[in-house]
Amino acid sequence: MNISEVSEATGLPAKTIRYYESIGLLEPLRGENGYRVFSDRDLHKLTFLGRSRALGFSIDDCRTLLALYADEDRASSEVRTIAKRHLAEIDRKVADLKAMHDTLSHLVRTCSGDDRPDCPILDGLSGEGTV
Amino acid sequence: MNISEVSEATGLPAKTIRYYESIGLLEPLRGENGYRVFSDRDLHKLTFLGRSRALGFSIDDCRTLLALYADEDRASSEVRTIAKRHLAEIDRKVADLKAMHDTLSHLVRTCSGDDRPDCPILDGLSGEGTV
DNA sequence: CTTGACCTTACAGTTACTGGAACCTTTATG
DNA sequence: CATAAAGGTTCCAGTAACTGTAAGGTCAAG
Repeated sequence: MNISEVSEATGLPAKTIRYYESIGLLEPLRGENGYRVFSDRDLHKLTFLGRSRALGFSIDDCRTLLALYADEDRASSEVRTIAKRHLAEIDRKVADLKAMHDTLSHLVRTCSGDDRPDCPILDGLSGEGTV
Repeated sequence: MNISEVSEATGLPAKTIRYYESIGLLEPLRGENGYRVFSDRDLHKLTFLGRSRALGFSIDDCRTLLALYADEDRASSEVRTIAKRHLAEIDRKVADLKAMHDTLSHLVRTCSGDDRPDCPILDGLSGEGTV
């Protein structure tokens, strides 16, 4: 398989696949012409990476998870620890975004949004009143 | 006021304040010694920036909002449009994170997390089964 | 007079790609 | 067979919004 087929199969842009190789996440063979030749194992790795990234794991976490995936003697607790840490981070982000949402939607609701200049949103941002 | 006082007053790191100047968000005067001298207006701007950034507005949005803030003839609808667009983005992010959360917490729940190697989390990431 | 706190600039690094230029190889077409 | 399009390669630069660090100037206290 060459890169465009793998890109198709995994949904990852070719550019991203090259990038993943450049940072050592996989090491596809090369054909005589210099083209990358992807094995099933490479494909599998890229699928794994695509899913992990879609769940928001960092590249660094992905690297660790891939290593654990390859390690037949791993303890599932290691994986679970990483996943739980990431889950906590997701929860924190959701909480942050919800706080932003609440403040901002309140401001948006109180702003008339017409052609007049008075604007509770700007007032809120400038530090006046209760935000 | 010099930079550490402003940093204290706004909660923004001095480094960030310098960065904001470097990208043209404010232009504090300079004393004879070359030190930045911040006016009340600078302080106000930085407060505005701090709050806008805390609500997740991009620097580019902040630039526009600052300009609207300074414009006495603005229409509040302009501000409201930016805020609503940002609100939609926040909603989208929350939805993404919630989807990640649900998938991942399901995987974490089904993983025993002991010293054995079998791990539903890795199975899920590798593409097996229903995730 | 020196020490330490505070200020300055400038450059590099962060995350995870993405865009683009310049160039080579393979494949399809007239 | 010539050529052009499609797909491959590398390398460099840019993105967002800072943050870290080095090297050095300034100021107040003892």
